[in-house]
Amino acid sequence: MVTIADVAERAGVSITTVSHVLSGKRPVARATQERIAGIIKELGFRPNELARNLRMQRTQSVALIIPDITNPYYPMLARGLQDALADNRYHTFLYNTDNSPEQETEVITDVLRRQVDGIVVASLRPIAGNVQEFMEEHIPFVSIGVSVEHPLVDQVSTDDEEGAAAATRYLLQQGYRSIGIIGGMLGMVTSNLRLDGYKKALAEAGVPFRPALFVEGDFTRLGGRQAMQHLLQRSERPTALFCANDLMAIGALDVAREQHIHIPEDIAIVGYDDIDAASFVTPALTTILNPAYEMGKAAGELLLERMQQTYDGPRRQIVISHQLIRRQSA
Amino acid sequence: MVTIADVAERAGVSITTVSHVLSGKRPVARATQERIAGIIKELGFRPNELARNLRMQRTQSVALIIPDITNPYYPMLARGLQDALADNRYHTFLYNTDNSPEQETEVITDVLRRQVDGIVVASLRPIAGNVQEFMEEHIPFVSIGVSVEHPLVDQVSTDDEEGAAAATRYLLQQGYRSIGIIGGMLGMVTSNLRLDGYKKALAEAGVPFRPALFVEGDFTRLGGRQAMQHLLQRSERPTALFCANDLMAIGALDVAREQHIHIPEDIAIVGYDDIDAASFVTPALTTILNPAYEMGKAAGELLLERMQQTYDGPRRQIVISHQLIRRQSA
DNA sequence: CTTGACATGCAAATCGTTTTGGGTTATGCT
DNA sequence: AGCATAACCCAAAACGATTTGCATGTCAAG
Repeated sequence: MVTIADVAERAGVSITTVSHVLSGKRPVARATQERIAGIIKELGFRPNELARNLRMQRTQSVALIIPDITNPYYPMLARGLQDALADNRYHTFLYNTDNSPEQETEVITDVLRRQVDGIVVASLRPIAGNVQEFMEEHIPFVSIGVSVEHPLVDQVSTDDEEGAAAATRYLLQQGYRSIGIIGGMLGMVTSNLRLDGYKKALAEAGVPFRPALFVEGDFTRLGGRQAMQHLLQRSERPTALFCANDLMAIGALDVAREQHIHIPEDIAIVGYDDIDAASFVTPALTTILNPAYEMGKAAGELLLERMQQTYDGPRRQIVISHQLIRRQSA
Repeated sequence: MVTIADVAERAGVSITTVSHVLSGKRPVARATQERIAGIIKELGFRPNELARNLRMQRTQSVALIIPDITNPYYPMLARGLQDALADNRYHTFLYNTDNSPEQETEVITDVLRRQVDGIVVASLRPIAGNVQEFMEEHIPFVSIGVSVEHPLVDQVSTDDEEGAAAATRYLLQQGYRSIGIIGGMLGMVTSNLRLDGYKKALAEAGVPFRPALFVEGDFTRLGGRQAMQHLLQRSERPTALFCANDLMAIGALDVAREQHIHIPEDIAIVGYDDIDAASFVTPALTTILNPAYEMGKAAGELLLERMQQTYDGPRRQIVISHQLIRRQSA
């Protein structure tokens, strides 16, 4: 490996001088500059960032910690974050936790050892581990989706409750009164919020909530199938259906197709998330856009401000709005 | 920040001793061990990996360089790679190049400065920049999809030509003789291979290749739509169609639906890649599975062997097989 | 009592940078 | 000429770990 010392020696100057032509922090004679630049090229000198980072006490890198990059929601989020950071030459470590609290804490302590400049974690449940302990390092930290009880942890989330309410209101406006819901696992933050929104919209319209129209799903396509089958076996069949995510809505669509139930004529369906598949499916799914890219980007911006010390006040909470995407299924 | 020196001082021993209890490289008295362990916990000491990496001349990190994590093919690849590496505690940097050669070389030099232990790049076209120069560092490097002319660069790819041939043969076996093709951008490695495979299968069956049945697409859904429209306007309408990727096949499906052309009765369609959407669409798409996860995993394994010096021979080339996924569209 | 082996711990060099407090010249001004 | 100022460069101290050669103490065997 060719080091700055090699360059200095070859140029007959001190290490300091080479460093200065590299950083421009102090003036260096024009001639020296050019000579050194030439030698750097000739030797193929590549500054060792490790040494640099150690000395400068920053790494220009952040950690993105998510459940699973394979879940179609996260690539967009990742891209949003990276786009926000790339301009400022931050590099990104990617970690999958598979939604396991143990992995989550392990990863977090790992990245702290690595001295990343910032951390963003997207989690489905309250963040594991002793956040207080992590935060004693005062490291910029933003949480996506779930809230963290710490005065310095910024947060970005969507208005899931409002989104679910909007979906439900949309169905109500079309005159439906018997509106079923396939929810997510009870206890998960997102599931609860979306269920709450549904109930809220119902209440606004003076339509009573009917437990018989609720089925708990698990956010998978298969779970959606099963939930739909249960729902159809019950005595009262809804005329419209809100699914707490698109995958379950697609599962419901599968069942409908098999049982020759026409969508939206027999049952109108609206999903949540607006994953790619929502537009691929027939009938194309009416759904609520969950702005993953925007969230990632917002997270990146919050992080940047803290990393560059242009902000160091108390925690901020950014809420990115949902958006109703009208397609054929409702 | 609490350093190893703080721990040592508090314990009344030397830095060396603390380091030894941490690494176990030399024996330390049981009592001392426990005392130090206690102090480490008490102080919340987290070894600084930066310093460690600098000293040890390795970072336990690799760079994954891809065109765009948002493209549904890459998350799987990323996950495969990470799963292969995670067991050995390697961390992953993620980079998107947006398929730009400039970005690609910039990223590569960046990660070399960062002293990553290994690099894997998936590119759509021959890797940009002077690979020879990168490689003078002898850094483990694996290329996914495209070949790199360097004796030390390992490579993993799919048998795209065979896959395309298999798709075409499948249609031929079903008796189709007028088989169209919507290809990718000419010049891209993948496009060429898939076109070649199509031609090859045709030739085997003694069916002449007809330029009138070929349209160039661009691997997008919209491109697929347009290509399909062109194809349908031509004098000879094919009875079957091979699309060089699923997105274009889905675009073709869109057009068919609009024009009330029944799939597969009027035209049988087979795609390529088996992205998630292929199973969402109606009729579900018959396609060739492009084993992204397996490729990432294989890449990870090749890299590992080189990083851990369990292999240091000449370049290896691993080819992961395609697989025909029969669904409704053909 | 000597000797060797082992257990235990330390000091100092090292990894490759950045940064700071000078030291020399050359230059401009009075 | 005298003197401040600027331009240019250097030596050495960080940053926080690992590693190596050596010193000391203890104990059992001869």
